[in-house]
Amino acid sequence: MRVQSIASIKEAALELFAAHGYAHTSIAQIARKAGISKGLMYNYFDGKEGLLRAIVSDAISTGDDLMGAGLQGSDDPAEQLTQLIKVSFQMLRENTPYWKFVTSLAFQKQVLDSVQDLIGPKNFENMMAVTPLLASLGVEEPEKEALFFGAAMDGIMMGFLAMGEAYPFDDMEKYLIHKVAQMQPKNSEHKPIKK
Amino acid sequence: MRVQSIASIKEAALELFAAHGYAHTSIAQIARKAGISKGLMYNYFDGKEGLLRAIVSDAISTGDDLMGAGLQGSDDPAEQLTQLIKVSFQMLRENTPYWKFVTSLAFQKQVLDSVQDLIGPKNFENMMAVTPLLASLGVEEPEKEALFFGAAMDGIMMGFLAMGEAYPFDDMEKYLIHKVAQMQPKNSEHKPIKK
Amino acid sequence: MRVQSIASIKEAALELFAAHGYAHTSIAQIARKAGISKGLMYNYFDGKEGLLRAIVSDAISTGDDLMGAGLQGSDDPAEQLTQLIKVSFQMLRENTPYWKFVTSLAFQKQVLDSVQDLIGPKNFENMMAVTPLLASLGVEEPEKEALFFGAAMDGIMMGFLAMGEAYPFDDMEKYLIHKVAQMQPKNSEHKPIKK
Amino acid sequence: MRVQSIASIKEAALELFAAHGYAHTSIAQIARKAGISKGLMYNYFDGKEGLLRAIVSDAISTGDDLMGAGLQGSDDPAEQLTQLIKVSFQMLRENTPYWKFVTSLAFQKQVLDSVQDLIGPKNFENMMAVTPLLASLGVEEPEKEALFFGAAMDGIMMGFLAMGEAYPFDDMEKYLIHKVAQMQPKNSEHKPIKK
DNA sequence: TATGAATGAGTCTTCATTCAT
DNA sequence: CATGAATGAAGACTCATTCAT
Repeated sequence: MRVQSIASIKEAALELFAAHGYAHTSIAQIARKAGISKGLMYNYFDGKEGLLRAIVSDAISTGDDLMGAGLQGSDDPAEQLTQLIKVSFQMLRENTPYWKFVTSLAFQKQVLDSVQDLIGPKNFENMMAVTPLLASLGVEEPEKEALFFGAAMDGIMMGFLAMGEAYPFDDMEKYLIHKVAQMQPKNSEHKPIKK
Repeated sequence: MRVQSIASIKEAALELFAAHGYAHTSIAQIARKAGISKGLMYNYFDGKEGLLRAIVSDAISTGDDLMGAGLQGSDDPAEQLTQLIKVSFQMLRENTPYWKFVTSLAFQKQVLDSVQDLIGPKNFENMMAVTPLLASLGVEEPEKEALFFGAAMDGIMMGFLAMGEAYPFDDMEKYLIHKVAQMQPKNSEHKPIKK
Repeated sequence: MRVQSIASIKEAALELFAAHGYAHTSIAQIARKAGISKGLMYNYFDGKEGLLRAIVSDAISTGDDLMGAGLQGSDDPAEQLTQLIKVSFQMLRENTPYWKFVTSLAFQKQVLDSVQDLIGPKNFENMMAVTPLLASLGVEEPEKEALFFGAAMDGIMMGFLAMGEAYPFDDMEKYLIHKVAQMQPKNSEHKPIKK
Repeated sequence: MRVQSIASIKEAALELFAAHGYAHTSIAQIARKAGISKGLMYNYFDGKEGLLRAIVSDAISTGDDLMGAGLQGSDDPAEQLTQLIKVSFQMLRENTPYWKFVTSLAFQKQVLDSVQDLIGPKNFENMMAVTPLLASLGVEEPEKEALFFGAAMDGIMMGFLAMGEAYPFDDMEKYLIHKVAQMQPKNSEHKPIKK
C-alpha cells in the first residue's frame, strides 16, 4: 500500500513535470492525478523538491541500466558504440517529454542544487565509458573525440527535444552509426579489446 | 528618456533573468534594479512575458549580427566555418550566464510559447547557412553533416553551460577547428589556407 | 494613505494578538479587521514576524516615554519611585490584554528571537533607573533592592494578568507605595539627590 | 506496559514542550521520541490537549509535594519560610526549561482553558500557606505581605526564566532569605534560629 | 510619463486526528 | 494493544497586474 502510493505519486508527478515543467506543476495537481491527498505526499517525500530528487534519481538509474545493458551485448567496440547510440535514441523516442524535462533541469538555477548534483556527473561518466571504446578503434585523440561525440549526442537530443517531429531524428541516428562504422580500423587483425 | 527607460529595464531584466531564472525574478526586482517604478514597466512592455520576448528578440538579433559578420570575413569556406566557430565560442565565453539563460528557454514549457517561436527556427537557419560551406568542402552528405556539426556545437555549449569551468571549452574549440581543417578538399589548388 | 494603512494594520494586529495570542491569529484575520488585503501587509512588514516586531517596538517606546515622564515630574526620589509605580499600574490597568500579550512573549521560544532581543534589556534598564533612587533613600543594598522591587512589580503584574479582576491590584499598588514611603530616611536633612 | 507507555509519552512530551513550546511540538515528534505510534497516544490521552493537561497536572502535584515537604521540616515560621524559598529556588534551578514552560502557560490564551484552571489557583493557595507564617512573625498586614512576597518570588522566577544565567538568581535567593531573617519578632525568646 | 498602494488568486507546507488492519 | 497510512482544513507568503493620482 505504501509502495503503491509512492509509485503513483512519482508517476503522476513525472508526467506533470514533463508536461508543464516543475515550476508550473502544483502539489494539488500531482495529488489529484495520483488520487491521493496533498498531505500524503509529505509523508513520503521531502516536499516538492524531494519528490523531484526522487524522480530524477530513478531516471538516472534507469538510464544507467539501459546503457549498461547496451555495453554488455558485445565485445566489439564498434558494436558497443553502435548499441550505445541505438539505446540512447530509443530511450528518447520512447519517452520524449520525460527526457526533455530531465535535460531542462541542467539549465535551471531555480531548481534545487541537489538535483544538479545528480545530473552533473552523468556527462563525465558517459565520456569515461566511451573513451576506451574509441581508443581501441584507433581514434587519435579518444578523450576529445568522446567529448565531441557526447556533445553531438546531446545536441541531437536538444534539436529533437526543441523541434520535435520536424527534426530528422532517425536520419541522425543512422548518420551517427555510419560514422562509427567508418572508424573501423582497416587492419582489424588485432582482436578488439575486451573490457 | 523613453528610450533610456526601456533600455535600462531590458538590461536589468536580462541580468536578473540570467542570474535567477525567469520564474524566480519578480517585476519588483526588475523595477528596483532599473530604477523605475513597477507601473512604468507596463507602459513599455506587455507584462513580464512581453518583456522576456523583447529581450530574447534582441539576443537573437545580436547573435545573427555576429554570425553574419563571421561569414563575411572571407570567401574561403573553411575559413568561414572556422570563423563561425570562433565567433560562437567567443560569444559564449563573454556572456555565459546570458546564453545559459537563453538556451534554457528552449526547454521550458513554462515560458511563453511565443518565445519558443523566436528560438526554434534558429537551429534550422544555422544549418541552412553551414550546408553550402560543407558542400564546397566536398563533404558527402553536407546537410546531415551540417546538422551533425550544429548538434556538436549545441552539445558543447550545453556541456559548458551546465558544467561551467570544468568543461574543456577551449580544447573543444581547437578540436572543432582541427576537424574543419581536415575537411579540406584534396584538390586544394585554388585556395591555400591563409591563416 | 501609506501611514494610514500601516497604522490600521498594526492596530488590528495588536488587538488580535492580545486577544488570541500570536500563534492563533492569522494574517487573514488581521487583514480583515484592518480592512485591507492580505497582500498589503507584506508591502509594509517583513511577514507576520516583522509585524510583531514593529508592534513590540512601538510598545516599548510607549512604555519608555511614560516611564521617562514619570521620573521627570519631581526631584524627590521617593516621589519619583511613587510616580514610577503609579504610571506602571496605570499602564497595566488601561491596557491589560495588551501588556499580558507583551509579557507572554518573554516566555515563548516559538516567537522570534529578535522580539526577545527587544524585550530582554528592558528589565535591566528598569533596574538601572531605580537603583540610584533607592540609594539616595538610604537603602543598604540598592542594586539588589532594585531587582527585588522590580521582581515584585513583575510578579504583581503576572498575578493580575493571570488572575484578572480577582487579583487585589489596587491594594497592591497602595501597599507598594506604602513601602516606598517607609524607606524615607528619618534624618531627611540632606537634600534629595538631584539627578 | 500500559503504565510504561503512558509514562514515556508524558516524559517525551514534557521535554519537547519545554524545549520547543506547545504549539511547535507535533504529535509525530512526541510519538517518535516516546518510541510509540501516533495512534497509541490517542488510546491514552484525549488528544494533544489532554496530554498537556495530564502533564501540567503532574507538575503541580510535584510542586505541591515539594512545598509540603518544605513546610514540614520545622515548626518555626521563619525556618519554614526559608525552606519554602530554598525549595522553590532549587526546583527552578534543577529543571529550568520545564518551569519556564509551565509558567508560560499562564500567559497563553492559545493553550486550553482547562490548563489555566489548573494553574490559576496556585497563586492563591501559595498565599494562603504563607499568610499565617507571616502573621506569626508579627508582620502587620500578613495577607498583603504574603501577596507581595509571592509576587516577588514570581518576579524573580520570571527574570530568571526570561534572562537565564544573566540573572543573579543565587544572590536573589540569599537576599530573600535575608529579608525573612529581618522579619524575626523582637521577643524571639521561644525559638532561636537553628541554622 | 510616472508612481506605488492595493489586490487576490495561487502555492507550498504542516499537523491533529481518524480508522482499517 | 498497537500501527501508520491517509486525510483535509488551515495558514503564511508571493507576485503579476491594475488604477487613482
